[in-house]
Amino acid sequence: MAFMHYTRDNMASLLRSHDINPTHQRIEIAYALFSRQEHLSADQVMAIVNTRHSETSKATVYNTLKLFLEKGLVREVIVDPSKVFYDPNTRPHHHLYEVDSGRLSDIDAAHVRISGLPALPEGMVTEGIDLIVRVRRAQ
Amino acid sequence: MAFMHYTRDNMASLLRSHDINPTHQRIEIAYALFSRQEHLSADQVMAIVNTRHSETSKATVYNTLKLFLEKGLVREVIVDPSKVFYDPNTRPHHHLYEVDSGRLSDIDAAHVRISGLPALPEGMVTEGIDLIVRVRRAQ
DNA sequence: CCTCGATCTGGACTTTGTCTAATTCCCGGA
DNA sequence: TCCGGGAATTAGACAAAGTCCAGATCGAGG
Ligand SMILES: [Mn+2]
Ligand SMILES: [Mn+2]
Ligand SMILES: [Zn+2]
Ligand SMILES: [Zn+2]
Repeated sequence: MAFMHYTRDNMASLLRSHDINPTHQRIEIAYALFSRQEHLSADQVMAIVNTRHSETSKATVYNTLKLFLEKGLVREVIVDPSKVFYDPNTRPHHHLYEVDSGRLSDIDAAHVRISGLPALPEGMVTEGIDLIVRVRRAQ
Repeated sequence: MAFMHYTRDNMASLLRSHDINPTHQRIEIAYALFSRQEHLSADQVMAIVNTRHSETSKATVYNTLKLFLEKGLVREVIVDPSKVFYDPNTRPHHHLYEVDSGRLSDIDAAHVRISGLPALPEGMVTEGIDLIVRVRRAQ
């Protein structure tokens, strides 16, 4: 389910389509992520959602992001040792990480080919392959 | 500089060869990492170094690991959102991460080929490419 | 043995994330 | 419209990883 425009109304549909009961807080959090299409930390989500006046507690932000993750609505990006980023883009893709600024951007997986990986240990199954290109300003 | 056997004596040489003044604490921390050839968190390093009797403070463990990192003696592996792992293997390699157990093992980069990555943004230079294969027990 | 810069240390502090018990919300039925 | 009750939210205490600092200690070289 992808939208031209992200509205709070179609956030409700999006949540329902992922088997998530749409509440005010969940709609606001989903809207923060999907309308921006950016990688956001829990803190950033909380700041965005509570700009006008405080509406959503820290516990709810964390609980909701975890729920979204379990339901496959967002994915986690682990690239900064101090915080997790949440990613509204769940299509197969990789990441470019600018170490100095902390900026994180997507690399479409369509053209990237990874070959020569060894066979997995017996009884193990791949959950995902994360490729992170760490870059910094030259010199 | 690679050794057949890891002794505290050749840890001192190793440190000097990386422009690090070898002290008791630094030798113990290097020995913990290199004699095991495992990926260890700061907590694990501290526990190993302080088994017999408390010898090294938390501040020194963190400072020393950061120093080793800056001097290129070890590398960081960011794979678990709650802690950083330090890796005595600085040759090009990737990682296999067992999500359930937290076990982390090396994948030699020699046979792995990654192609089709887009050009870097202007004025940026690659610091490294991290490839993490996340696996879990089937079913 | 001294000296003195380098190193180490305890402990306070910060940040990220978790947990819990109490409250609030809200949907469906009467 | 009015409940009842399960689902969701909340404040705030708590935990764990990591940082920081001022004072104590170390040890190489003279
Ligand atoms: Mn966060
Ligand atoms: Mn650690
Ligand atoms: Zn992404
Ligand atoms: Zn490794």
